[in-house]
Amino acid sequence: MAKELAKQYDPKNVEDRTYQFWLDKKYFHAQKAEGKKPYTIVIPPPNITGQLHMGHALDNTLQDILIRFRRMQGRDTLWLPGTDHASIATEAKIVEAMKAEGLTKEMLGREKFLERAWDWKAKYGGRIIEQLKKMGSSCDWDRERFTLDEGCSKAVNEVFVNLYNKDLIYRGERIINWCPNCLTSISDAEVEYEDQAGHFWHLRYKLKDSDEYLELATTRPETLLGDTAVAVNPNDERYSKFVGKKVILPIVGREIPVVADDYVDVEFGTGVVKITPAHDPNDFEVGLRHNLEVINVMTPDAKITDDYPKYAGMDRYEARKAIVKDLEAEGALVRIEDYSHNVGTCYRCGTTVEPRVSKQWFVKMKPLAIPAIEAVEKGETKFVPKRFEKVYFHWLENIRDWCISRQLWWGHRIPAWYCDDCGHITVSKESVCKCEKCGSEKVVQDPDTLDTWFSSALWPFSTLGWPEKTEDFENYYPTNTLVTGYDIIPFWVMRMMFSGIEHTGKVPFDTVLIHGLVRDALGRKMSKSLGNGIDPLEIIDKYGADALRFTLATGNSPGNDMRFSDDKVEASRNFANKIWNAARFILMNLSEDEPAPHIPENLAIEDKWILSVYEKLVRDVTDNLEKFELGMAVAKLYDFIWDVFCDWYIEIAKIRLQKDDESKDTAKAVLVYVFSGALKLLHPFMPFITEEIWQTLPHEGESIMISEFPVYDENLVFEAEEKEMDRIMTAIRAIRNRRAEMNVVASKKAKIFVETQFTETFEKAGVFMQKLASASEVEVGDKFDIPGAVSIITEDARMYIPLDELVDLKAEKARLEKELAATKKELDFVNNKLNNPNFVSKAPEAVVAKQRDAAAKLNDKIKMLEESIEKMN
RNA sequence: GGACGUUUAGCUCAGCUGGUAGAGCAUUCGCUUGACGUGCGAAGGGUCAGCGGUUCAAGUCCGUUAACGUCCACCA
Repeated sequence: MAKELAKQYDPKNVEDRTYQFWLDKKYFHAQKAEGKKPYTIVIPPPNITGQLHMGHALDNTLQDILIRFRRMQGRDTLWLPGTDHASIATEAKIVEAMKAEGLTKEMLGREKFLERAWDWKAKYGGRIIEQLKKMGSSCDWDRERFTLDEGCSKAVNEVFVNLYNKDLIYRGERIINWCPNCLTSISDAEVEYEDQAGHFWHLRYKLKDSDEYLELATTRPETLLGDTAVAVNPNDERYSKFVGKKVILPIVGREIPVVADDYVDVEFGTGVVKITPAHDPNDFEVGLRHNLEVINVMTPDAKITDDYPKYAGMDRYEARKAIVKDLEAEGALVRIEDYSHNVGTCYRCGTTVEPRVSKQWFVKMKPLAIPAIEAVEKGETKFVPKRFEKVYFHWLENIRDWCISRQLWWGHRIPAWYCDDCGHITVSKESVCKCEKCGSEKVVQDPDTLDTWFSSALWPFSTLGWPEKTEDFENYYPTNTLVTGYDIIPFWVMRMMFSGIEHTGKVPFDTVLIHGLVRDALGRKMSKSLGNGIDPLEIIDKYGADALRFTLATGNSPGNDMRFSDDKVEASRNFANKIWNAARFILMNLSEDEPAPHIPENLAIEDKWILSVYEKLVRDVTDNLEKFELGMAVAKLYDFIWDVFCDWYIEIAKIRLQKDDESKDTAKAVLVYVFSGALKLLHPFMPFITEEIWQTLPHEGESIMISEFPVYDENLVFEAEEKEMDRIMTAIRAIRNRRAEMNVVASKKAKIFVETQFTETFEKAGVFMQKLASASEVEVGDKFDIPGAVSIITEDARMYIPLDELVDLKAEKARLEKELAATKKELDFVNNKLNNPNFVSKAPEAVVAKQRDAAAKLNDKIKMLEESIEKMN
């Protein structure tokens, strides 16, 4: 015996040690080499705020599978890792932590605050990285990046200035989404809409110099303070006479015009709309068209401004109550109706967003969106599955300018300086101390920072050294595959696409592999508030990283959500254990000086069979991986290793392993060859256990992870032997089935007589039947007459087992008759097809031939069954 | 209001380019078979959501309906 393994696989003994071994050997490090085609993935950088959740675990498992596969195929493989500074999320966390100390941002000041932020990054950014390592991720840690590091910041400035010079970035006063809690603007994509129960307040505004009123409804009466018009549809005859007149704004008493605008829907409500340009995006548009005044009535934290002393300082909901009360007192409130409407909330903190007019920086999107759409239309970048291209197109086709400035401190500061003297804006990559226009030194940098996604958008090239023409950039850009969840297409994928095209002239990746969400066992989204999140590290601790990876890679198709449950991981853990024990068995039979994996001479039928099935597995798994069908690949590996290799080949191999002749060496060699090949195929999915076992088995090279991925070889396919083994296995299954039905224990051996036209095959099968079908001995012949025996009939053979004392002849006959009827029915079905002239003439020849073959076999079986029944009479 | 997804065995899900349905778990029966009881052998269980169409042939393609889910959308 060469080496001995423990009875059960213990991941804890293996994982950390193996990972350290890989690190020490620098296998993860990408290195340009002659003749090696690069394969690159940049990691979706996790936020430094949180810790690894199941979504990350899935995302990174998929990436590691692809990376390890390509690395074994001999590609120069780069998986570039890193983290994201996550400006708004991180800043919120830090502010929250400061609150406990009684501190605010302002008390601390910008510089001190940023020191804290960097401390945070050092602490939590590192934690994420450690978690990725626990998963077995083979990232090139020497190239680890951070969105706020020097290189990425340089790229950000470069891009900002370029876009500004091309007029694709501008500063303007627009209505934007404002989060009154985070105290910053957010982009359209960062607003989440949800249905909320609310009310419709029907109000009436009195016409000036008249007794008439215009009735209208609003969901937000407090915004009335900022009303600067009332609008009706120009084609609405009911109101045409009022257009151009004035109404008196209740409470406030301001005179505001009645304007005509297409925006108003005649059918909806009364057909009259109050216009508050400062607090509603549509109203803002209407205001622009009619030159209306924009009156901001709220402070940044959504309280009424001092301009309205009666309500000043009240938050928007308090003010709403007070104003409704006053409206009622004034007789302006007609009625209140229940109403459910869509409310925008901040995707970070959930606070209701307040549309607000404010001066912000924007990226002009239309010119950038067009080439990004075209690139996908032309197939330069493909989505897997393809249906997500629709989501992508839909976003880009309806895109509005991107608000990129944030009133935050943690992030890339906007590289724009304002001149106190002439008001000119100097935009520059370098720090500015003089106005480029008037030369004044009284310049102040914009205090705001950029949207986190602005730097993420550059991630595929900023991390490779762009804008410098570095070797890495030349070598690894464009990258190959981007792996991410569908929820992040509008935030990230889309923005990387147009950024890559605009700044590098190339799409950033050729394939976007989209996966779904990991849900809990009940199908609910895992969330902090529900407390149903499952920590990947706990799962790894309990079942091992390989089991977790296997679970995440299996049993779901790309783009669909999956449910996660311990049951599934347990099944995966069992699979790992199965592999472990197969290895244990093989090792038991090996001697100290076993040769490296090779295909021996003098192959037996079972050797050719397993080699052939294995070879097809190589072909299929490779094909599946190339096509990103990871779930299918892993399912095939599972079936092969468990059901084919372990349950059949190993069992059959035992026959020769117990002998002491050269056939034993053949069996050992084939076991080692096929098993280590299967381990290689499985390695991308279960890296730890495959490495551990591979190291123990005879092998060449120093690690499975840099060994060559098996390549399909047609010469190792043995169709004839596969067919023979099929006949044998079918016969064995039929015998086992029959014995089980009769409750004959396996330990009770009995002779088997086989009548068959495949004499040679079944003569070879004798030893297999002894091992696997409880045969004491097997006799193959033309004709047997064994009275009182059980007969078992397959398409290829009739077998008799003399189990006299156990056989109930009457029942036996009934059983055979039942089987005959079933077989006849099957034959009818096939014959129906064959008798259909349309089928014979129109179906492909191969399909017809298959049916003819089936019919012939069924006829053989029927004949045998009938004979057997006849004999019993 | 649009768009997309899901609907297959008791449960969770596979099923690529159309050729009488598969896995894991669960259930039932049997097993100290010298790798593994985290195991071995065997069994039961499905009109592939409904309807219509294309086709020699449909879980698989087309249309439609329903239920559930997701995303998008300025109806105040």
